[in-house]
Amino acid sequence: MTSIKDVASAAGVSVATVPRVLNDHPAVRPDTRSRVLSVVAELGYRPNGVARSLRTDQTRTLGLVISDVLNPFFTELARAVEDAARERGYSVIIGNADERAALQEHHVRTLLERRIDGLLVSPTEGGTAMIRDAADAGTPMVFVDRWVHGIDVPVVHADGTGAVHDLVAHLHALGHRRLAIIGGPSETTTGNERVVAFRSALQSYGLPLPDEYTGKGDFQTESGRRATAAFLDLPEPPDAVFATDNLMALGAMDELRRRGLRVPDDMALAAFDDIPWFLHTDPPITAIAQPTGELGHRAVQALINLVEGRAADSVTLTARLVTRRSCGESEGSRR
Amino acid sequence: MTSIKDVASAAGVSVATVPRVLNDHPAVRPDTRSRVLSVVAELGYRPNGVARSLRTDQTRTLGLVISDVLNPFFTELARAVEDAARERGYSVIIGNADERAALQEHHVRTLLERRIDGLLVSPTEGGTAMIRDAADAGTPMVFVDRWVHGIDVPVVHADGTGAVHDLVAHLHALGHRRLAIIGGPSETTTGNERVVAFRSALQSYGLPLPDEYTGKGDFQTESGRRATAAFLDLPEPPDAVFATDNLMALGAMDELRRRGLRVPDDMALAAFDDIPWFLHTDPPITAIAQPTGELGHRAVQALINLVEGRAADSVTLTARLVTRRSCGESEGSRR
DNA sequence: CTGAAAGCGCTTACAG
DNA sequence: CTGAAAGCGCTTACAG
Repeated sequence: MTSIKDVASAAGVSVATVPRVLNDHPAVRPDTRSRVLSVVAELGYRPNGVARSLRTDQTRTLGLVISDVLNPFFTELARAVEDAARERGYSVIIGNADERAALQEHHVRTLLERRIDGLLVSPTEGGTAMIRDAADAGTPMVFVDRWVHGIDVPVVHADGTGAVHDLVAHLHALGHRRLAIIGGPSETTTGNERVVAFRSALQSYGLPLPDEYTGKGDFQTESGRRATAAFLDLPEPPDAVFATDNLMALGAMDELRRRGLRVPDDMALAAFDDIPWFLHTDPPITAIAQPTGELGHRAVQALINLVEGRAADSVTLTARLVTRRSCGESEGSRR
Repeated sequence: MTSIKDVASAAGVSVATVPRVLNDHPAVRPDTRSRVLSVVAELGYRPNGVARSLRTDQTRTLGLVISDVLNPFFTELARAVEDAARERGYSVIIGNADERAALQEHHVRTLLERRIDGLLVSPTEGGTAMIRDAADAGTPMVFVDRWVHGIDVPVVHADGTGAVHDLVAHLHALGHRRLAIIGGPSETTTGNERVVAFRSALQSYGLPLPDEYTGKGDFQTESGRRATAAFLDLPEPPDAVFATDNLMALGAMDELRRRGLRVPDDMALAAFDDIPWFLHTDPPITAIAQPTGELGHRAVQALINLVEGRAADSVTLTARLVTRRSCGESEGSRR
């Protein structure tokens, strides 16, 4: 690979001059500058970012550890994060934890060894020790969507409490009384929060949330299928199911279809996280939409503030209900 | 950040000894080893990968430039690539070109400056100069899914010709005679290949493929919607549309729905790339499935061969038709 | 405006 | 079995 030395000698300048022209240092004579530039073009010189990072102690890179790339919510989030970071001159390296603690640790370790300038994490269940160490060691860090209690870093997330209440009101108005939920891992904040909101909403309608109606999922398709199967095997199955993410909703549909059951006639279905396909499923699915893009932007903003030595606050945005036909009647307002 | 020097002095050894124990060099006395190890743990020392990379001239990192993260096909591909790479001790950095030439160039440049050991690319339309330079300069490189003519690097892709013929046979058997296609950018190999296969299949049934039935898409949702709208505005609209990727199929459904039209009664629909949601759309969508996971694995294998100085061949896998109800009658065999 | 020189944190061939 | 030393490719404070 051609290095700064090759450029310097070919241009007849010292190695100190090359970065000066490349990094737009003001004090360079115009003809020196153009001489260097033409040699750079001719040799196809491309600065070595590794060497630069070692020297400057910054990589201009952010790490993003998400719980599951195959989940469209996280894909959209990752995309927003990358866009926002790039606008500010940062790259992002994505680690996919696949909802597995060990994989999360692996990615955090790798990212730390790579000396990323800051870390954005949507923590998965368990495997939190390394994150905690990094935070303690002062690594700039921001949680997005999910967080870990007791680690004091800014959290950027969307509060779904209101939307969950709206959903329960919607289901209740359509006559559903036996409402069930498929939650995420209980250690997960979003897993918890959504279940808590659902329970409290039910309470305000005088409805119970029995244990058998509280499915244990892990945010992946198969767990949604399993939880739905368990519901259907109950002596008295629920008449409505709320899947707390879109993959578990997919699993629920898989199981309903397998049994030849119909939504919403045999069972109403709603999901947390809205995705484009929900408009075209049979029937279109009522969902709670997060402001995913803004979540990504705000998280990057907070993290870069930290990286560049400024303060950063937590941000709470709001999720909203989008009603469609999967809970019954009334084609919903889509705003 | 604590460095090798801190560890060395705390353990009372030279800096040369620290990497020896960390990198499992055989010749280290057991008590030296354990002394170093305990200091490492105590100080929470984490080797600086940037420094190591500069010294060893390898980053153990692969770059992956894909055309669109929001396309589930590429997400699945990226996931398979990361899995395969991790198994072999490599990390991967993903760049999302978003089907934009300039963004592709940006990511390739960034990846090259970062000195990734090899590059996996699914090139988007245009913006190919930098890829060509990199290939000429000897950067280990493999194309996956799409490729660029005239750049001599291995290509790992799935051939869809047979499946497209099967699709046309399926449509023909169901009585469709006015078949249209929404293609990708014509400079794109997959964009071309799929249109060519479609045209040749039509020919074998004595069917024409008029220009008005050849929609110009860019593999993104909106272009699928636009092409479908153009078809429907024709004096004689097609009775079947083949979208050459899943996002354009989504766009087609958006437009059909907007006009209150039904699939397959008003128009049959099929897509290249199968995704889990196609099973639950209204109606379930007939699609051509690629062996996405294997594509990713084989591409990584080829690239690592190149990186490690071995030879690497191109690989051609086979896509297959999965019939569902979106082209009419006959709930299909799903194998 | 430009050069000489130190140093970022590692790895590794060479001695001993 | 272990240390001293060179060097990877940059950046930048210091001279001039």
